[in-house]
Amino acid sequence: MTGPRKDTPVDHLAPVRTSERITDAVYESLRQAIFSGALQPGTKLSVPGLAERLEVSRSPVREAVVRLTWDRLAVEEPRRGAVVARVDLADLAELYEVREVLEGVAARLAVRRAGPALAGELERILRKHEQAVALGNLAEHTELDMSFHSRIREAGGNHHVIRALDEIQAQVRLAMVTTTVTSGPHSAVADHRRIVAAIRTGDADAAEEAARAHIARLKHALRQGEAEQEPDSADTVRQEPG
Amino acid sequence: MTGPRKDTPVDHLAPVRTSERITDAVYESLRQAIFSGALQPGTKLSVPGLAERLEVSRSPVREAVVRLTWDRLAVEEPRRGAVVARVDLADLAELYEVREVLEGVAARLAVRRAGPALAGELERILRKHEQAVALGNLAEHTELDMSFHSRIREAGGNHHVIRALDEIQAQVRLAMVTTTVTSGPHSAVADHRRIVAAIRTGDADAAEEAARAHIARLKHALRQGEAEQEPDSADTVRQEPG
DNA sequence: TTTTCGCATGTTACATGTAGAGTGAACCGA
DNA sequence: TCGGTTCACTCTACATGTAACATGCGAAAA
Repeated sequence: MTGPRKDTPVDHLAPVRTSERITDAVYESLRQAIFSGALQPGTKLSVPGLAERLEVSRSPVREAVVRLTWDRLAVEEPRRGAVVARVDLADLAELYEVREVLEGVAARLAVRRAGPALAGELERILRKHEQAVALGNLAEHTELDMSFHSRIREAGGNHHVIRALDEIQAQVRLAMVTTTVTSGPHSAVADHRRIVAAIRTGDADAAEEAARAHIARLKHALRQGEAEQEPDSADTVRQEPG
Repeated sequence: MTGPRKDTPVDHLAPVRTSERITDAVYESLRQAIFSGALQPGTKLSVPGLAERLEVSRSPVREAVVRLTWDRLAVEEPRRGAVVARVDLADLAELYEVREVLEGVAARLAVRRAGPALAGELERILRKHEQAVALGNLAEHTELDMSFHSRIREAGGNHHVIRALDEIQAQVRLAMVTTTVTSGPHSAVADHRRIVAAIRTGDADAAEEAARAHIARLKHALRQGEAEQEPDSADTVRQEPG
């Protein structure tokens, strides 16, 4: 997976440590800052300002900001600069329309390439996942939920599917800065279990269908404008004013 | 000029378009050069070289090259520069796996949003298309084929679907520089006709299925390593050595 | 008061300078 | 003949300079 170690608390927007290319480090830094909420949606991404804060020149910052706009984590107007993107419920609904079919094809390809052997690995993630949900650990739930889907698309091995879903996942993470969009950890785990079951039997059609149904359920929850409430969680759809 | 009245805005002055950036022009220029074959796959994209040839400084060229990298028309290795991407049959097969479901969802959304009204417009394209095919006009065939699909995804209105399919279309165009991949203009027209028929009835499921089947057929032709030959065309799958 | 103008400030987009990595051809020793 | 080294050259990645443009605010005008 990607991302820095999580055991050391990270001050996003601290001076950047040059790993390989400064551009890459700046890009990673800004990305994390956006996901963590340190850079809220709507925040202006001033190249000179960020360059000074990160103690690098404007060139790598400029390139990193441009890359963020490719990812749709920032939006840019010519000669007016870039701001951190805002992903609202309507955007998410649109996104999930695509995600539905992509997760479906990812599951199909995963069965074709990795076969039922993948089921064991997913089972391990799933067990940790349901444990986290049982303990009400929201952050861990999110993490393992993403890992589950990530593992499936990696197993499928199709570069374009992986790329598209990575991008969608980034959008969803960004949406979570201003909106809580889970339709209930318990339902997620149940859906995941069905996907694993289909993969275990080696039935590609069933796997595709289960994966699609999972996202379709989330999509419908979004469309109703509210998520399914569960007794042990306060999750709901909460959209903040723009 | 005296003070204009505020309730009647001056209407012969449209907002001036501010987007005359050199970067955009360079990007467009390189893109066309790649599609036309003037910049063959594998060609090194030297920033200083291109800057001199295009008579601009290196900055906008650098940014344009990075953009090409982002939409996979070029591939870049850190500190080694970028070269024009090469899309071979294996890449195309992978691509079509995604394209299949995306064209499907695009058709579904098009029916939902535009309804049967869209069918008339597609019919117009289709008629020109079959005329071009009848005359053996290959370039026109390609153009109208792309227009057909483009119109459907635009009608669907999902930004992410549009973007993903635009990117895929660019890859296909790039592949055509070294490979002829059409599985026969006549079959394409026939498939398109089925899609239009489904859209005309307003049956979203049928439209999705017809669009998926269309791409699935192309995918299978690719996988066999050869396209269906037609009497009036010399189209085949011809992969040049790398 | 309301609108307009002028100024100050900040930013983008592009141009250009440069250290050091990457590359290839000539050269060398075996 | 052939593997290795040198060296000249090119390019990338980053730093920095600057003109044109955007923007916010206070003063002047209506």
